[in-house]
Amino acid sequence: MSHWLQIVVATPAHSAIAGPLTYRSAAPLSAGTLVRVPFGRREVLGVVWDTLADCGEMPEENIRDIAGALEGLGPLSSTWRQLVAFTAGYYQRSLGEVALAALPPQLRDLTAVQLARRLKRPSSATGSAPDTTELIALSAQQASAIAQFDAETMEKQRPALLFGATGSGKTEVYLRAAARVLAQDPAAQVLVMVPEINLTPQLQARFEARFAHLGADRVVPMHSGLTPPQRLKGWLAAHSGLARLVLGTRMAVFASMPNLRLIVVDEEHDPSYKQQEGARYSARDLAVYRARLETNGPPRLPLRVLRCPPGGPLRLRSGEASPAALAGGDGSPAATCRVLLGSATPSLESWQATLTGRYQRLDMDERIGAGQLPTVRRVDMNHQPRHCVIAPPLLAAIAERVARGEQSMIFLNRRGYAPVLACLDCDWKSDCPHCSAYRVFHKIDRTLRCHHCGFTERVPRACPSCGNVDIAPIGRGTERLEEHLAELLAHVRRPDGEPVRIARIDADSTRLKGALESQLARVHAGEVDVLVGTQMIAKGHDFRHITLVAAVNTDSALFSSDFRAPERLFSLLMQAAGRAGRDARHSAASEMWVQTMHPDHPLFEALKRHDYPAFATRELAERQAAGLAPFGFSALIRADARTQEVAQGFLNAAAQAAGQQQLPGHDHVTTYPAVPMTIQRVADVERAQMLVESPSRKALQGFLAAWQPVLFETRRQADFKSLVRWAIDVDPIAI
DNA sequence: CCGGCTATGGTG
DNA sequence: ACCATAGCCGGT
Repeated sequence: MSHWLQIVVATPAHSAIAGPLTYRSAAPLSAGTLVRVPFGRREVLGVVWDTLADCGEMPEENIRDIAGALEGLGPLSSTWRQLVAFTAGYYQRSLGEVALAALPPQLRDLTAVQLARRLKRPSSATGSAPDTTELIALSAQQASAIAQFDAETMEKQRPALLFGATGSGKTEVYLRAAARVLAQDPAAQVLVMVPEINLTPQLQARFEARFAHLGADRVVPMHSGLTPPQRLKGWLAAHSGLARLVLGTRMAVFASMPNLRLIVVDEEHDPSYKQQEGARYSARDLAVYRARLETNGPPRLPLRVLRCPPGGPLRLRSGEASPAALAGGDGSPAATCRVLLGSATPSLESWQATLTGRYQRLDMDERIGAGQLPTVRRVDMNHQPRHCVIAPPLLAAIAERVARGEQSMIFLNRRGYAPVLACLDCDWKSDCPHCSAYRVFHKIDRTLRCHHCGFTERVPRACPSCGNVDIAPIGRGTERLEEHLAELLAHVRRPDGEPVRIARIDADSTRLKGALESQLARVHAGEVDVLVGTQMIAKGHDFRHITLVAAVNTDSALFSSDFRAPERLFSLLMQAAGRAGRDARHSAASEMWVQTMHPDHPLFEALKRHDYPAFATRELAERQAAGLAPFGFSALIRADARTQEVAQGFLNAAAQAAGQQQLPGHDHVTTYPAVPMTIQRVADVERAQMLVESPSRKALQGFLAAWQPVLFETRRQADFKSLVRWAIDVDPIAI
């Protein structure tokens, strides 16, 4: 007796195989089973996507037998498969690529024996929930947020947005929400996502301490920083149901969790949730979509993959809906899975959803423990000495803090010593020979380093162009700021009479394993008076003794061509401000300083009042008038080639073909001419992009799906043979 | 005349 | 993606 199976394997996005392949099995296997199948001359991992009644039009002799199923592993759930299928369709990638990328890589090359050994379960210890001495008393706002969240769980199950100021205690709300879910059902599982790997250890420690009574290994991390065996172990624990909590970065949204009942997305506005290669998914949007799937099972429209012609697009029957737009309950399901997004500066997409009532909003505008948000001071750099880096009043304020034994944090989003090195005689600048960018001067090892392609050289003794020995750094990065501050504060003494201690935290100073941890520990232990750093220091860290935060150069983001730049700047400055005054004893006197040539800019007015809603109202009005997200929808098609001409020519030819063929949705979609990317050339590859816009998500989705095979065919034309690659970015976060 | 490189095609 | 095969250069 033969059983016909549709199986997905890891095929790339733009290959001839976009959907599942048909195989035969002697034994019946259910959908979701992990199998090994012969594929060409290789044997690869696959996932049974569907079972078939017959082998269809395909001649039976062309169908091969599966090599075997992975014994002891339960099948991947229907919601997992629906999530993967949705992701592949929405982000215009192949099903196999998304499905296999969502599994731990080690699963691909594990023998049956190795797998069996891994599946031996450790005995599970269970204890009682922690006493209520142990738990800190909730603030009134925390209690209210939890009560509102719980009340909605009984009925509508909309996604919730926890709008909580920095220091308002959002993490405690996540912990309580998770505790509630885990206590109600002994099998329930919770997924918690954070934007960066850096933030996982401290959060993991907190969750492990709170849920220690569940037994060992019930909280598992999931992110790309783990070794392959660690990743496999965590994945298996989540898949088997043994792990009750999965804590991870964006990739964790695909964790196999058979009893998922709550998804928390911390700092939901963070751009790190958008994957920037392969399938360019938004983990936040998929979290919202997944929660809905887990609650209601299949959405209103079934998400089944249609058979498609070779090279054809992967089409979903409900491909018109967005991940987040499909949220919203419509029944009284047996099991619910809520999603809880949290941020002090929500994405405008999520904020808009609370305004229309699609999301539930939970407000916490007060800091816990009577802490106050810092006073914001704008320094008008038009009225400061020319070329000064730190304005005299700011320097005086920092010196004052040092003398009082308090900490200051100076934020500059540019690493290295100086962004460019220039000849004082001729017009030589430290251009990268492989990129359209300057190489950054790193004084620490006397190198010029390209931050785009990595090309590194020793700093030349003299100008390579004219031989002049006077070459000088222009502008400043964190290295130079650190050096500069050391000079400016050389005369300042700490309360113990010792000189000031300055530290720098950025990607360069934390490259070595454990370096970030040890440097953060020094700050926490009070061994640092002034901390200089990039945005790495603005996020998440609970520094207790910082009373002054300063952003020294932020103006470039005010006038960026990227319409999301103000949103990112506002959120970064609010987060940075949130590092100050976290200890209530000092918070009344804590300050956030911003140096700017545009002190009256509305962004800074809103920042001064810590008024995100005012900022959002203004931004949303502008976006609506311009038809931008969240009111309009867009995608970018990127092309890389040896020449701009080929890259742009490919995009324009594909757009022209789309117009001639009257693709579905075309009348409601605007394609703009191809343009070079902001950084036009990286590692000797020329990069171009084309913006595609539509007021209708449905029209855009339909158009992109139909356009895929056209792009595929265009690439095969003789003119575009030298094209390196192309890719579609749906809902891009930077334009 | 073999080896190594790149381009092209197929995988059920 | 991976693998295989075919087609073009260089040492010999």
